[in-house]
Amino acid sequence: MPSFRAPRGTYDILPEEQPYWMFALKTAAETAALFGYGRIDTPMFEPTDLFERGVGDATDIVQKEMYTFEDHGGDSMTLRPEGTAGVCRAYIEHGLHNQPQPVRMYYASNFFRYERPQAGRFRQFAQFGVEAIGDGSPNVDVEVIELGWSFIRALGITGTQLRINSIGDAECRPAYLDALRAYYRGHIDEVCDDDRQRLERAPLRLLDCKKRQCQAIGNAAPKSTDYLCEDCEQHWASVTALLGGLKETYPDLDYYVDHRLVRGLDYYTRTVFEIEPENAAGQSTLLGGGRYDGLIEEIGGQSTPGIGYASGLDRIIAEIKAQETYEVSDAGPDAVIVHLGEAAGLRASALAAGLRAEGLSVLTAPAGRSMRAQMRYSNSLNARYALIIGDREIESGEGALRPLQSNDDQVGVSLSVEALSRAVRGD
RNA sequence: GUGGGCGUAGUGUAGUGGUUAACACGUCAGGUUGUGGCCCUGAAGAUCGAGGGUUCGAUCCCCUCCGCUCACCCCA
Repeated sequence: MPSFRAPRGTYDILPEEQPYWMFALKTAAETAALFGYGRIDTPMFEPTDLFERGVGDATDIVQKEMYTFEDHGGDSMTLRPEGTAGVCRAYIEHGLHNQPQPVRMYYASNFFRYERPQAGRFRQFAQFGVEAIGDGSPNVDVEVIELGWSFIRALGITGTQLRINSIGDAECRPAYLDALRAYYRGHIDEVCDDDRQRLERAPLRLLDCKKRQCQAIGNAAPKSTDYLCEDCEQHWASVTALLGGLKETYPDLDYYVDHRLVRGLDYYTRTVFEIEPENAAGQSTLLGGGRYDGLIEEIGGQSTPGIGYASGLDRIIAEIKAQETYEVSDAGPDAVIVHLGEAAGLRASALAAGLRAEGLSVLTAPAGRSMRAQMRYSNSLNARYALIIGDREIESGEGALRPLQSNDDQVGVSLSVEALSRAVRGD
């Protein structure tokens, strides 16, 4: 066994895997652009307080999952566990409230959480997320959901389901939490130990407990949507109405109101949603998000509404592979130059440089190997042509250009960049 | 943090309480004179995850640790 391995929960993305990532990233950027979202990059680490206040002290993320360290100046820093807090910090710091609202931004990068890895979960993971900050209207909620849905579709992934809920805001949530606690106290003997612990601290969490005995209790629990205040109620009604309008474009967009959908971050208000494969189990959420109207104020800005989502690229790529929505090209270089002897080696190197400068993908076969070995090498790279140069070709000035993808005969081509470029291009 | 499964060449696997641990793919080299794909031959490549124990002797049995993996918690 090698003495060093990638740290637990991390992995290498080897060259052969990269096409999937490039496809996902390209699709993300294109979809974002379609909706007018501009890319933002924020630091990989931020002051620890930003996450403690933004994400919430009581969340699992803050309590046990952060990569926190003290830097040499004695400040506590944390590798970002999610993207929204950093983007909101940037929004405040750069006075983006002076731009036309809402400000639409997206990011695609790595995040870090110290958790036990399992299928679809890593310590370093990648997310493509979007944030629309500065407009509290339900139209933006639906815009963000549509963006998420169309991203998934643009990747070719089908068979997904949108689940959505409203968890109210600072005004109406306290009453709902009271009702929830009261309800669960009445069933305290029927729920699991974990849930008893959570009752006072994080009552919302009880709802999504997956243990069987808790499921039935959760199903009959008070619904947050029954406790919404006037404003939240109106907002929620508009969101569902607007969602219905998306069906013209996406006939399979059947949103499902899940009263037990809550989310693990404290900053969410009103709309929360998730997209996951229909027949999914375990860590399969492809995309999740919601509104966070109190977050900016919480971290020191003016009261500003916002909404966004994050999609897990590691999971999305796994789904792309599972559904085989993307075929990786096996195309090799345009040509490999097979060269025998020192003079030919010099010529090969110079010609390869010239052809690359012309935009052709050309490499030289490993020096010092037999011709047969170099031909095998060219073939194994799936090159279109082998260009053979030995003493005879140096002397005659004509190299042998041999097609490797067909049984056509090789042809003599003058050893000049112009002639070779033309021949390889097929003109 | 808790529980289950698994740890043999780069990868995927086989195997046995006892001399040189096997096969496939991959890599490299050959199959006469400068030409790939198929085929054939050969070579390199594994302290059988680590440490301890049982035994005359362990890769194989036992214990501990480490790692991978799946699940729980939670989330992307």
